[in-house]
Amino acid sequence: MTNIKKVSELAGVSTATVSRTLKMPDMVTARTKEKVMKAVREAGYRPSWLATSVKTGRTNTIVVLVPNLINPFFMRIIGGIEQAAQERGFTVLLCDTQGESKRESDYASMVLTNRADGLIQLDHSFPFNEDDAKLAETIPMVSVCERIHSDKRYPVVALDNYAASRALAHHLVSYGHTKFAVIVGQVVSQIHKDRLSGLRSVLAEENIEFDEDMIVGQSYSIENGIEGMRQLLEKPNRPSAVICFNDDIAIGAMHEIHRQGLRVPEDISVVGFDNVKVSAFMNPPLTTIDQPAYEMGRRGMEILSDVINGVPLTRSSEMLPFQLLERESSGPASI
Amino acid sequence: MTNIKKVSELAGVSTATVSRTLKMPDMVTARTKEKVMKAVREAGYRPSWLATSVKTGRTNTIVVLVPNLINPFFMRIIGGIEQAAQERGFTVLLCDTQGESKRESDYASMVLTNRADGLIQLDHSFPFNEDDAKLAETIPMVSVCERIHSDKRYPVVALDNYAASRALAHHLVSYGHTKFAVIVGQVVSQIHKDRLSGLRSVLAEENIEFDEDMIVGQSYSIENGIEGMRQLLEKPNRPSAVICFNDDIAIGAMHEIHRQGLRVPEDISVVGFDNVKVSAFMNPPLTTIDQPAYEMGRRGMEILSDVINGVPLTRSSEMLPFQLLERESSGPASI
DNA sequence: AGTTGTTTTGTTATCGATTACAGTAATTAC
DNA sequence: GTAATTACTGTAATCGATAACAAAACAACT
Repeated sequence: MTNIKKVSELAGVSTATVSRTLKMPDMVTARTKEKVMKAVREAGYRPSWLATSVKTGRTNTIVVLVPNLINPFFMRIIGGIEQAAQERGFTVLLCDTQGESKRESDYASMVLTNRADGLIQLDHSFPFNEDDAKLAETIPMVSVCERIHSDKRYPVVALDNYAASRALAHHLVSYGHTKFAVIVGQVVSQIHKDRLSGLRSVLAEENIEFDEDMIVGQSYSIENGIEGMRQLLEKPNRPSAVICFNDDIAIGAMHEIHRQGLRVPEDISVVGFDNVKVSAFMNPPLTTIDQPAYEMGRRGMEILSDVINGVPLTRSSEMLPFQLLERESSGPASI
Repeated sequence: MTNIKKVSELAGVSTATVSRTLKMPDMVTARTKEKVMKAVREAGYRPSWLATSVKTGRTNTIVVLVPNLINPFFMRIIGGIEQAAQERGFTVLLCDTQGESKRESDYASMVLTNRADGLIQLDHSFPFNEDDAKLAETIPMVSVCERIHSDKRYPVVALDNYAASRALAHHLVSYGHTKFAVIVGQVVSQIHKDRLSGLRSVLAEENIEFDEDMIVGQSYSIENGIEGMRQLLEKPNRPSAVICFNDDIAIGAMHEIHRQGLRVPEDISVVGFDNVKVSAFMNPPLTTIDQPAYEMGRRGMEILSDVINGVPLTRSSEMLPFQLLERESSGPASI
């Protein structure tokens, strides 16, 4: 290993001078700078990040807890996080939690073991219990994408799911739909509640009855979309419009509709959430809610950086705007 | 900060004893163990990963260079890497290179700055120049998914792209296709060469002429698939079968075919590579080559772990088996 | 009891940097 | 030319752990 001592001997100076040459070049004379840089080059020296971090107490690393690396929606958020992180000199440590709480608390504790300076979580599960809650108070932490149960207080960047859900509902109502169904994702979450109540509020305003039996599903996957659609099509009164709580579910739902020989949107309209890339290129292209994923990630990282640096927060929660993308998977009600 | 010294005072023992209690519990008496653990709990102490790593010289971290986080195929590989990493006590640091060589060498140098113990790259670009090449010799490194130009020698886990391409070609030939086209991805890569020569070898054996003009495209994206297909459909002699060098390209190609009022596979057969999840749920489902992505990641990590631990390698290159998935985007030639 | 051997614990050097403080050289002021 | 600053460099403490070595405690034996 080429360490700072070797370089200092090679250059004929003290280790302090080597460190200063590299970290505060203005403090050394041109002559010593030259000597040191030559020795650095010759030895192929690079300062140990570990040692530097131990001494300075900063890792310039943040941890991001991702429920699922394969979901392109999360990856777009992460794109925004990485961009902002890079601008601020942070490295991003991506942690796939697979939704397992053990993994989550394992990764979260990286902040406590001086492995990272802060934490961004993309789902909402940590902290889980009293112990974790106490930890969470001391950790710089930001939640992106999911609002947290009221009593915790760390910053949140999220979408107005209630309003987005209302927008989708209005869109479908304007096409004359009255027989609605919903295929949901993870049930125990604020997102779930907000979207359902958004839908309910519109239907109530429009005096459209909503059959609670028409809520199916349990996870954000294509398979869940298929299975959910299968259940819906077994019911006596077929829905004319299906709201899927993300695009993967919608893709699965459309696949099952086609498999059973029905057409989208002529027989059934399908809409989703997230606007993942591929949704625009489905057959037919999917009507969906575009979430400003990149921007959410960006803001989340900006806020976290402030928290880490002790900058006081102006507000603890930010709602970003969404956009309804009307494509061809939704159309006039047939019945 | 609660450090080991505070805990040692609280427990009335030396720091060495605290360290031993946590790392080699068999070396201390039940009584001191109890005392120490009580103090640890009271202080909420966790050993600093940084300090431990400085001292031991091991970070138990590996870096993975990913060209594109949004590509689900890479994410499947990473799933395999993470699984194997976890089993061996490694943490995975995912680095999105965006195909930029500066980012790549930045991230690669993390190994040199004691930030990680080894490196897995999913594309093939590092090392780029003489300097990097010298570095690369000293870094534990494995390449997954892309074979490297002959002269570098670090281990590789890859797919037999030549054979896979031949399998696709045979499949299409057996359907009576004679007018072939190809939409390629990144051009300067071994994958590119292997797949093209696989196709050419089959066509030569079958005495089918191949028009070099029918090779279009330049990147692994949906947009490239659309644009490539547009170009192909402008040509006087429309192809009856299009081989896309990944599923994203194929998705774009199918989209463009539909947009122009043609049908898949009745008018044009489309096949892809990778078997990303969504390809099975397209309309029609996509015929593609299933790469054992998860398994490739797994093996790559296993090999890297061996390299890091100084276990001698048995062989430097592994080819994993692929599988041709015949779905509905390919069918009999119409003309 | 005294000697020897085995556990267990404490002392202290170390990992590879950074930085407060001290010391020396260079510059300016009178 | 000497004193007072200023600018640079070196010495040594430090960050938070681990581990080689030394010391102490305990058990087993003659």
